[in-house]
Amino acid sequence: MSDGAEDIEWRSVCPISSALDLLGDKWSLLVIRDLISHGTRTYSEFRESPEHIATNILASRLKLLTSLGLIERTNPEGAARNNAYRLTAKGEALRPVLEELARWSQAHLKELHRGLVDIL
Amino acid sequence: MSDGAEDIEWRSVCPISSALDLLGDKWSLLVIRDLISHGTRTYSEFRESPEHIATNILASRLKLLTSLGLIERTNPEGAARNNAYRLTAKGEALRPVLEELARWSQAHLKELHRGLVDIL
DNA sequence: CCGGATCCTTGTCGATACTG
DNA sequence: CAGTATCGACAAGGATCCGG
Repeated sequence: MSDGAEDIEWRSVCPISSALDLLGDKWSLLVIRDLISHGTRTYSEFRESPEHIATNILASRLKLLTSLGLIERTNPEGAARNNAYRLTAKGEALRPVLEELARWSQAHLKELHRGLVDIL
Repeated sequence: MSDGAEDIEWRSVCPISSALDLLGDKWSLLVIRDLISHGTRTYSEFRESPEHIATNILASRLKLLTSLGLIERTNPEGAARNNAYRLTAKGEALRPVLEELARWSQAHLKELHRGLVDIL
């Protein structure tokens, strides 16, 4: 229960720590990534991503990211069925973070993880 | 047991997902942050950071980051007492990621988290 | 004292089954 | 197809203990 933005507990006033209070888990940024590379994405399209997120986690993250104002539904008034999500400006602004993260992986993770692929 | 780099499970070949497989938690990047802003840091100095990491989590992260080659002890052969940690080149390379993350927080998190402070 | 290790409780993750 | 409900496994967090 409670996947809203209201009851976030900030560990400190540090911007990095605060960003991690919101996005410091293994899934939130992958949802953002999918929206950056595809523009929009429906519930089942998220599930088809190669990391195979569990349905409860996906629902929980979509709810949280929506309440944070990072993503929104393309048709807010419409039915749930086939209703896609997309990034808001605030969510889109995370693009440089993901780009730097991908750049770092490609520069320093190849030896640890053979098969790592090039993107962006 | 097992805070080593050997048994990491990669969810996919995506660089972003792979980076999050290593660093996608609430604490690892804060350890990196402390080393970026202070150069070196001892065990108890890490504990004095405002987020107050628990000792078992700190020890576990230091072990993992060391085995990943992101950090190292300043005096590898010396005693544990007052032996500090510092970043390797691979860890230092994460600086742009943290900078972008801080930039994003300062641009988009002020309304959610009053008291957020400016750094970097 | 300092750098951890251990114990124990609580919370979150994640797989799967299920519902509107 | 878009989510919820349930339950077991595991990680986080706090307290305390131990070795040098």
